[in-house]
Amino acid sequence: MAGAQRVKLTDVARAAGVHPGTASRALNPSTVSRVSPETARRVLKVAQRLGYVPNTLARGLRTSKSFVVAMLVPDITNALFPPMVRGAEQVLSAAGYTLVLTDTDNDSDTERRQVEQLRARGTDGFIIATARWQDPLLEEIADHGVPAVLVNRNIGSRRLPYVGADERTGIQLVVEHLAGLGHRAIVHLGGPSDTSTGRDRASAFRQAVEGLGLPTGPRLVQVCASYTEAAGAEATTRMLESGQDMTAIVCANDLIALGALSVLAEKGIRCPEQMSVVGFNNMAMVERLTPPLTTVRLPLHQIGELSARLLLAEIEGGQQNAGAIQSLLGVQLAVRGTTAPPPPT
Amino acid sequence: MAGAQRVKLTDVARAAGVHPGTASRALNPSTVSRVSPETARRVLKVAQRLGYVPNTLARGLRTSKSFVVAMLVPDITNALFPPMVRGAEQVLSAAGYTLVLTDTDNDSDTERRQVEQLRARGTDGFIIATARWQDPLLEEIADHGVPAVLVNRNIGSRRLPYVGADERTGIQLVVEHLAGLGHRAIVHLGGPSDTSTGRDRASAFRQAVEGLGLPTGPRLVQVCASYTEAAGAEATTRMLESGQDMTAIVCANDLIALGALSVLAEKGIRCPEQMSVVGFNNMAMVERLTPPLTTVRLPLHQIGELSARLLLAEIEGGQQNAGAIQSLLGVQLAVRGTTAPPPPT
DNA sequence: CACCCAAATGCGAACGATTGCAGTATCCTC
DNA sequence: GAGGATACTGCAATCGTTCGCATTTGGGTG
Repeated sequence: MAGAQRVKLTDVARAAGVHPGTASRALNPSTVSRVSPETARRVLKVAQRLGYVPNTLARGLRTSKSFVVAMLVPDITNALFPPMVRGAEQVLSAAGYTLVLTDTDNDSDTERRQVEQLRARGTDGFIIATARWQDPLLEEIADHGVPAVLVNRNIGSRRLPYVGADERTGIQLVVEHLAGLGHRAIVHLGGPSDTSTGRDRASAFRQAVEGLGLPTGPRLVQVCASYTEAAGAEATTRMLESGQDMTAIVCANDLIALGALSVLAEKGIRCPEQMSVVGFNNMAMVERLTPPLTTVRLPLHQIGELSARLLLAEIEGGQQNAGAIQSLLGVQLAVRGTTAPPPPT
Repeated sequence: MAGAQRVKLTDVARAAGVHPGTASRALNPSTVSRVSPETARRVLKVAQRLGYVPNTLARGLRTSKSFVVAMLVPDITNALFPPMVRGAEQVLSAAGYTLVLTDTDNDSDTERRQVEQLRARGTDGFIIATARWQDPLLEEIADHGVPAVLVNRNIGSRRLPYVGADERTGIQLVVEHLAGLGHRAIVHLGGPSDTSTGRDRASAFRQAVEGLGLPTGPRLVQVCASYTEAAGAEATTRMLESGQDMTAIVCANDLIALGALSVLAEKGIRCPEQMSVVGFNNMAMVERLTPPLTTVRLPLHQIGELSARLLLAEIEGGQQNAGAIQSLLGVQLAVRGTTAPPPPT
């Protein structure tokens, strides 16, 4: 068993010659004013000396607050998430909260079970990076008024606060960059349509293309089944075989771009001379590829931080998510080696 | 507040017409034998119907078990850790445990504070990836008999169970590979000497070089201040300026290798034609660099899994860490593009 | 039929903190 | 000096479970 026997509140109280209730008040910053300064000092000193650490379980049981926040990610192995996790953790731990990480393995049953478990544990709130466009679990959470903030992916109903990147502008920047290089036949490998990011990026892409007066058509977008290299490769093959005219590929994320690059390499199509490719997310290491990947940099750390801050406000302020704030942080285009003017015709 | 009012044990008991104590026994697999099958069935059914979820806090308070395991990592952003975290999480969540992730930001004060917090929360055990060679915090943990397993990095005193990779063999394989290509002047960029991995790899390197009868000398190893690209670059510069004769660099990890590669590129030394470079860890994406990095593949996921299993055994079996098992998992050499025969003299 | 044993269940005290309420000093004011 | 306001502190209930112990019930045995 952990730690022989820990010193508890009654021990401190006895040693300080006061009632446990008084000791509790003395130790609690928000109630210390209800106890004489002299007593407070004495209790504090004794507590220090005995190395008293309050039992969070007992406290939580009484106050129905656990100072635990859970973060749900589909796959922590995906380089997109660690920076967000880190950002959130820093804010939370500074505020005295503990972060529970849950890897749902992209499986909604697992996810539901985990959330159940966590709620039983009295988790104070959730940061959710696994949202699907329509997600019954999240609707329940919204119904129950459980404090929760979405990151990275949003839900269709917009019923929960959301922190993400300004994706539309990101895509806009990408398309403008390509158009500026002289490209006119630009296509898009879209993310899964059950994710907000997949939908938003595809819609932003269409809008940007139209806005710039570039040629459009039904085959301009191929949707990938998932945000993976394999799905990207598969979609690239489909796109090439469709006969669609193109000199530049805008990918919904970096992994898809990697898939595209490998198919191009296989078919002997040189990048960027014959075909430009752009990613999204600026995953770790993509700047060290040959050629380095042109992509869109997302403020992942900041997204994590902000989501944690919003969640804390919701938990502590107690205001319901009536206002369901949607916040979009700015992105940057990182122009590197996979984009160049189109080949002369 | 979360979830209007949850249904509790007394509600179930009342609805089933039994005493809360009986209901508790009926719901608990290990005590269900102490209740009549008929009652058990009825209680179970009612619980199901009402959607009863036991309050883990209250249970934990009574049983002094929380079903929480914490994992300490120095920096979740480092691609080395997510696979371990994932492996551990899968095992733990299958066993009904929740994983708390703590990013210590490589700071031992933060670490101590976090561990304090977690212990107050009744955390059942720790998986620790942040060990330093001498680490007072870990000695305390060992003293108190808190269930804990070290991963990735070990401590000098060997007082806690450890799960890691067979690093010595890894280094041995690397040196043999290089020697097989014809290299004789092989040097090492070592990891920080306050980490077990830094020490082990350096010592294994010396042993391998001597074992193969290659030339040795005092300047054969340059120690890096940290496992970062910057420190690797710095050590590479030192090594080059020392005038040490060399045709191959064995790096203590991939990040250090990246640093070495960038310095070589800067100085116009071509890799692998003029200088071979080997990394360690097989970080994500290093196989896509140009040239792809030769490195040692660690079974990270397995390490995470095994550490979780050992920890669970310790928690549930209750056997003290007297035996402090040290387990080393096999590694593989991944020969890729950064190693080649030495230039002809 | 008396007796006893075992199985099943009820009872209530923990676990370690927080908190509304009540009680007791202390001090001020007229 | 009496009355009352005020500042501290003690008391005990409470959070939702678990578990040792007492009690009841039913059935088997001599």
